[in-house]
Amino acid sequence: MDLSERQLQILQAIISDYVENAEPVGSRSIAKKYDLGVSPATIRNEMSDLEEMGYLTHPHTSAGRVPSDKAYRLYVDDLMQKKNLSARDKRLINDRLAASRDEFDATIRHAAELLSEITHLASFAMTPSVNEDTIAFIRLMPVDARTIILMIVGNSGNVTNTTLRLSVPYTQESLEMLGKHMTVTYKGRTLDDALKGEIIEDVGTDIEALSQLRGSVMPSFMKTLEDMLNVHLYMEGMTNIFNIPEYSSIDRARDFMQMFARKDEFTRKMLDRDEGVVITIGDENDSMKDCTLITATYHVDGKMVGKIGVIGPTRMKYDEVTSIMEYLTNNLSESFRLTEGKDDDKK
Amino acid sequence: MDLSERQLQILQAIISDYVENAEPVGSRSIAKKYDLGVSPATIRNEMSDLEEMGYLTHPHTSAGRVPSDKAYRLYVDDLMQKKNLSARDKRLINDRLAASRDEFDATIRHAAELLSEITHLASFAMTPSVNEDTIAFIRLMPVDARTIILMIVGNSGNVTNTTLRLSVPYTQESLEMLGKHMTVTYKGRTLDDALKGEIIEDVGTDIEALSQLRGSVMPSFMKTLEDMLNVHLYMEGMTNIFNIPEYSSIDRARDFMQMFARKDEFTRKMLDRDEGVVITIGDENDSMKDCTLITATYHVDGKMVGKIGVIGPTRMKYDEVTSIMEYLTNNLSESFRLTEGKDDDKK
DNA sequence: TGTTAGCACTCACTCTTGCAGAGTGCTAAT
DNA sequence: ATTAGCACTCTGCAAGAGTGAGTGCTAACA
Repeated sequence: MDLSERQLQILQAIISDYVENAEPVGSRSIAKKYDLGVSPATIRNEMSDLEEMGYLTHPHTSAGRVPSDKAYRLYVDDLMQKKNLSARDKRLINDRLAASRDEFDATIRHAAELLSEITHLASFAMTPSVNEDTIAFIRLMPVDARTIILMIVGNSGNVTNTTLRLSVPYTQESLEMLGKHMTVTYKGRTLDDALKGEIIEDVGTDIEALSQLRGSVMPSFMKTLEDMLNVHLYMEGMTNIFNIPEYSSIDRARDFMQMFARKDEFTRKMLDRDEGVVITIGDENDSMKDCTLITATYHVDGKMVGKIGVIGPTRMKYDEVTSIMEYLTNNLSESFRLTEGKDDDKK
Repeated sequence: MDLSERQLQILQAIISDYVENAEPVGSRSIAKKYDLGVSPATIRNEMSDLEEMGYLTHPHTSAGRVPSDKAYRLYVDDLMQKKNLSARDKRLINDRLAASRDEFDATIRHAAELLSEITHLASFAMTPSVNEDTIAFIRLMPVDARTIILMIVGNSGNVTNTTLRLSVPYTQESLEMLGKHMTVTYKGRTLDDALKGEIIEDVGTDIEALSQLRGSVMPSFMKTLEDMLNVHLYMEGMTNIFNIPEYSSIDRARDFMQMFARKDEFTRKMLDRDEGVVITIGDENDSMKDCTLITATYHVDGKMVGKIGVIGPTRMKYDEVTSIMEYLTNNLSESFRLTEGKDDDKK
């Protein structure tokens, strides 16, 4: 049931042509453009067989053939050859990422931008989830009579703060004491653990004022932990899909945009995907059944894993897109390896 | 050249009908639905006059009439009557805003959400620009051997921090010294002033190490100031426009979405608008000539001004939308007056 | 003098028909 | 096994006819 050499050639030709022109491709044009040494009639016969095997479909009787999801899958797994990035694209990526090297989130955002600029598809990039990050210290600082700042610093350099307004008065000393006590309590625990674990009731002191202060601070503490744990999602080039024939119907476009508007749901789905370059084509996706989704992972500090991705029609230039994504993730991992432990604030 | 009472009635009827059904309205249907006590023929004569005066247009000879931008302007200025919000909407607004009262940015985001949920239009909300905010203090804190946190606190409680990686070693004392020195230098200056003003070269000490440290910190300081000055823009319900007949063409929809994708440009334009409820209809806008844009302002702490807005087709329910926006901005101003000086971190 | 009824006219929209073009599927010849 | 040839199918486009909604004008009316 394997495909013959010639069938593979024809299939590849059809995919190339269709990816290029977005129109069903007929036997005659294949015979003309790709020098296979056979006549259109022969190609027709092969195409008929390929269709029977599920690699091609037929919008209607007298239209040309269109590759099926199965065909793209075969192409991606066996036929596709790595493409080399143009020097121009490489330089673009290097320059842009270098420009924001010392601001973590900005770098990630730029990665998403680059991805959509170069591929002309919709793209996104996510910061790593820091569930595994551990708490380094917690500090409370006075701002004015009733306002203080709560700051949580993770060992990866991840910092988040919240301003909170207290209903009880405080003293500089009590703030320091509580901060130190919280640090002692939570130091070394993962954010996840700190958030989900039982709340330590023991303030380590009997001083009533401190206990009250603690009561005011804890809810914000938890909320801030939650905030630190949130993955940041940057999306770019969503409007690119309007230029793709597949999405020229308003309904399609709407569905597409709405999927992205639900950021939380989208983030969750993306986090579930495996590491490395993962391609899911058409029906292989549980939603967006007419899209291809490609994700790739980068590493921060060797362990934390972030993701970038592109979304487009199944009809896309798989070879180019995957090459770009590999280059980009390598570049990202590289910069985050050197500046290990680096992470800017959560703006 | 003033309009007669009857002409106003007819104009109002046409607007109501068109806003409701999005289809050109004819003389007969007006005569039937609105009890004006005159025949279609009379209405036709009046419509003809109204058209001559520029209040109505005519897609083609045998279509009904459509209100012009000028008609909406008249309606908004003179004819429109305040609508009372439904108890349901009021409750929705109160509840949702109350839920996030202690997180400034979250409240603003919720305001945008509410606006799009209730009006079914595209909406946005911006945090106030804090150009006028003054620096309260600056602090530098150690994280690890090469990493420190720079924190700038404004007098409005606005806090931003950045983690930065130093190329030179530091000591705890030098950090404290520099922090204090910077605080002395910048305290009381507005963010804008601090950012644009000349950089104070004098470190107030001759110690070489401190001067070097300062050299590493200043660029991040500037960048962080810039970040604090940035207005945060939250957009919601962009996909709502897909449900509006005016935007059922893919080109229109694309233009619309692209305008929002350019956030910086959009923000700048919105900042230029006056305070209070401002309505610009169709051609009155310099871009989006077929949209109506309504903005309204809320106040934080009495002085800082933030904006919310909706964007939709010129054919919208002006009375309802403005009522909702007034209610919402009053509510926002109210909560930010009570919790004056409150502002969460810049997550 | 303002209002109305009546009627011709216009235009968008829809449905049908016809036609050209692209492509297939089958058959018979090579 | 491959190919040429031909009938067949289906889409897309354009032209033409019919329909319906709505206007504009005129003449009659109160």
